[in-house]
Amino acid sequence: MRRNLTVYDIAAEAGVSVATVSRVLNNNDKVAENTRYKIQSIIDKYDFKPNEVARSLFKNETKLIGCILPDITNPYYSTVLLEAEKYALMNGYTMMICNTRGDSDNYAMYLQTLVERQVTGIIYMGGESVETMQLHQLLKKYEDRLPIVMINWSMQDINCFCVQSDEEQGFLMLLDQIAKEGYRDVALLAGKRGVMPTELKVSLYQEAVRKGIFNEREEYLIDGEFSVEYGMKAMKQLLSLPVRPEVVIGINDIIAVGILNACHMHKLSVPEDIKIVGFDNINLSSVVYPSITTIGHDYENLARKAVDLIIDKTALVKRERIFTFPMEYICRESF
Amino acid sequence: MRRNLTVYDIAAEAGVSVATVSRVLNNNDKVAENTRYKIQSIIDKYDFKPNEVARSLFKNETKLIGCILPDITNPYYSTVLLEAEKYALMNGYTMMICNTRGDSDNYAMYLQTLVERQVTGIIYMGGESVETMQLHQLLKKYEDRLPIVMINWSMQDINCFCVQSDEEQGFLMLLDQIAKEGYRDVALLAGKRGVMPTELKVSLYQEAVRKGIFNEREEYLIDGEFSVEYGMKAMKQLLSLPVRPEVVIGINDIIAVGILNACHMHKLSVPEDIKIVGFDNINLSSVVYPSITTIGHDYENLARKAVDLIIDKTALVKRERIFTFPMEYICRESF
DNA sequence: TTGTAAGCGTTATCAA
DNA sequence: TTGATAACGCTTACAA
Repeated sequence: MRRNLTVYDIAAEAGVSVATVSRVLNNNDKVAENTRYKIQSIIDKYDFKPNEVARSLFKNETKLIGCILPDITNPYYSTVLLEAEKYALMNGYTMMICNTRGDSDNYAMYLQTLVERQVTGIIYMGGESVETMQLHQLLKKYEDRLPIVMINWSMQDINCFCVQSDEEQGFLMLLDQIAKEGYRDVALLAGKRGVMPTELKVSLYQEAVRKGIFNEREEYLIDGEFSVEYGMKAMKQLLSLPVRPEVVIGINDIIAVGILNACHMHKLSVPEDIKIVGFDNINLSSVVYPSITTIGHDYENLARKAVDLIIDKTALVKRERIFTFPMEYICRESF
Repeated sequence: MRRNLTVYDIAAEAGVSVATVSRVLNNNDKVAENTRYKIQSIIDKYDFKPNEVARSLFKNETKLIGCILPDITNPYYSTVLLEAEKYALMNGYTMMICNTRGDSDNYAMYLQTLVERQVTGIIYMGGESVETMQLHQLLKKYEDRLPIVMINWSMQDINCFCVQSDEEQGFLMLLDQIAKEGYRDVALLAGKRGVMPTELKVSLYQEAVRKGIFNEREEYLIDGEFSVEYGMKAMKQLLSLPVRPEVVIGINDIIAVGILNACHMHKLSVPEDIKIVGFDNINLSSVVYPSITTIGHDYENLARKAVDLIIDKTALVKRERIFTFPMEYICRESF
């Protein structure tokens, strides 16, 4: 429980000044070879490591990245975080994590905390649609002060960085694959309405119906929330219809798993009796049987870009704010 | 992009000294009501927040908790982390996360980094059996200097805190439930041998066989690794046996999902044709169909205890090092 | 090549 | 009740 060593202790034992110790520590400045050797061996002897907090204070740079997200338990977020952390590590940065857990007050509170802790930048992943006034004000206040990167999220009127998947391209690719195989009775379980990603996909689906690519059946579009339970329930509803769909799209993989569960329950074989596709390519979709065909984010590049924007000190003064990455069709067993 | 405000700026504008500003900030010391008001209104005006790094340096206390774990994408770890973070937040602590991603060198490196960053304490969750010499040395070096809490993990010869589930009680409870229902042909897919949790469960299973509670069939104990793929493969092997087991135990839920997949593939109904149980109660086990009966950790209390040990400055000088929490039988559809 | 000293932004001690 | 000042542990001008 003894006090930590400091550069003063090392300097004293080596009979030099702290400045010289610091020079050895950062081996940038010129130090005589034998002085360096003497100091280095004392450093090694005690395995001395400089206090990063003091360093951060002096340099006004913590090499800390804060990450605000709804729930790390959700594989979509944990995959992004894993990739971000991997890349941050390579660059000497450490990640701090903040789970808002669906409480919209937490967003503002965490944002505040991270700024007070002088993080270099913040990765922000929204999930709920609720935006408090306070959050909005804080983002406005900080948007020019430190890099805030929203991944697959954006907010009206806020000029933060935005790193996103091209969900339009991704979803169109999915509809295309379905159309290409000649299916016309296609249902969409849309989850929670009113948030941007849902509305985008719903309108693309409706456009396909309007264009006559899919048959028009109002009962084939069901909304609710983003959960396995909802997927099961809505799927049961579809299965009780006089004309069953040939393909059911879960607007995300979580819902697709619910759809799959309902099929198992009704002893339907997938993909023989009915086909299922999802969206997001969370690891869950590859783990169930049959594995789910889906559209995948480029998790690695999304995360790397976000970290890059935080690390690169010149990013804030550049004009570019939005970075879009293509999505990928991942063919598995369910379609 | 302008410089952050400091207590000096506030003091200057209020015409007082920084000491008084600091007193208002921490409202402990006595400050005249009208001085306080004047200062507070300037603080409010700029929404001034003190620099936490400077605070940490002075107080020699960062209120940071580091968490080292194999892979946040694994729901077991993310659930613990979620609970820990929730409780840390309530106490003004922030979590840092370090994914070792199966690279045993990373454990030592992250441990080092966290200590340099002066975290208040470290939560450590191992996963691989590989322990480097270096890691062992570092743990020995730091075990008395700051609280290091291992959750469901321990290391020979290391005197860190150990917060654990009573896996013996949990697994016995599982075997009991199976025996109580009168099943005697019970298989165990054991995953990776050689690590403590596996060996414990295998020996409890073997003891049940020796006692004649379960029938002795060597082919019913298969080892491999902790993955869905292994679970499927091993289950297929079981299904090709002349006498199929009535119940198959996955040593964890991941493997149990693989077992379930193999059943779906073979068009077997669960639990009608064959029963499945898992272990850990990760969220995955409740999401598949049929949902998997399992033994659950007390995630909340494990995490809270770990955080408590870090927060409580007196814990290190106390003698108690091991804290055990009972596990829970969670009855679902697969058994 | 090395040392002295100032400064990073706080808080706490001591004196006024 | 308030202010001056040292201290936390480091780095970097600047001087020697």
